[in-house]
Amino acid sequence: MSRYLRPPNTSLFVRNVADDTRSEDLRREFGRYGPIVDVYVPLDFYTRRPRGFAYVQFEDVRDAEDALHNLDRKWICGRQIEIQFAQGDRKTPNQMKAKEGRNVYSSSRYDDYDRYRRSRSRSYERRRSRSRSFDYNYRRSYSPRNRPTGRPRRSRSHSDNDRFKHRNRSFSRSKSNSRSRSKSQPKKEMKAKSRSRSASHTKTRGTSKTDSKTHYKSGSRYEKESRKKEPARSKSQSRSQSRSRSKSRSRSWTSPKSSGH
DNA sequence: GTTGTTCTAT
Repeated sequence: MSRYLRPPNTSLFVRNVADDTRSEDLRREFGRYGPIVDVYVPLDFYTRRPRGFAYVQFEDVRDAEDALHNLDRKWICGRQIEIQFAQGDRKTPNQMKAKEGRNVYSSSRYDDYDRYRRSRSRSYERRRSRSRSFDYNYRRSYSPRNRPTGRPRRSRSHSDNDRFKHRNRSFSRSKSNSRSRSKSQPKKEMKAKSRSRSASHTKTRGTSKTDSKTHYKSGSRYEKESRKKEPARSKSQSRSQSRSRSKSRSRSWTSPKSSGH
């Protein structure tokens, strides 16, 4: 029920967009009528070329209206754009798949597309400031077909030097690790401490943060209670404790010397 | 841990 309550449609569907119209152009043009949340120019999934339309999402529906009335049938980049309110939500890949039919995906060279997509899905975000406007210029010339299967280009002259460095580092780390492990064994003490702390730690779960941001996909999928508790913390705590311990100990080592003098 | 194939036109 409440799921079908949609936020007012602040997205404009812009048709007949020239191929060389970029999202910045649209943003500039539409931004004159109000703050823009997002500009998205769907590309052909395989050729990565513009498909001839775009979406501009405003913060305020009135701005969207304004822009629609003012920019409709305007000429941008040599073409007369046509604007209307966006009708539906964006389709998920699955929806597109169902719509297009599977034959596209089983087509010869797109065979490993699925693998590529899966491996890709992590590298999108991590924009420094993803405040409002996503800027997906992240890959200027991006062509999924040219990508080697599976592995992205990380084969940057795997010289022996590199390998040696890596090996060396790993070695040194393992060394230090073994050393630190042989010394720190504060098990009982730590455990008791952590437990007492966890007891005092009230669970902040009922914080219903009602942001003005439209969350129209309720996170029922992510309702899984992540039961993170002692292990992670105890680990980190143990590490920090061990470090501080070693420090204090080292001080206590040097202490008699300096004090005695 | 919050999407980047949205409704086109050849």
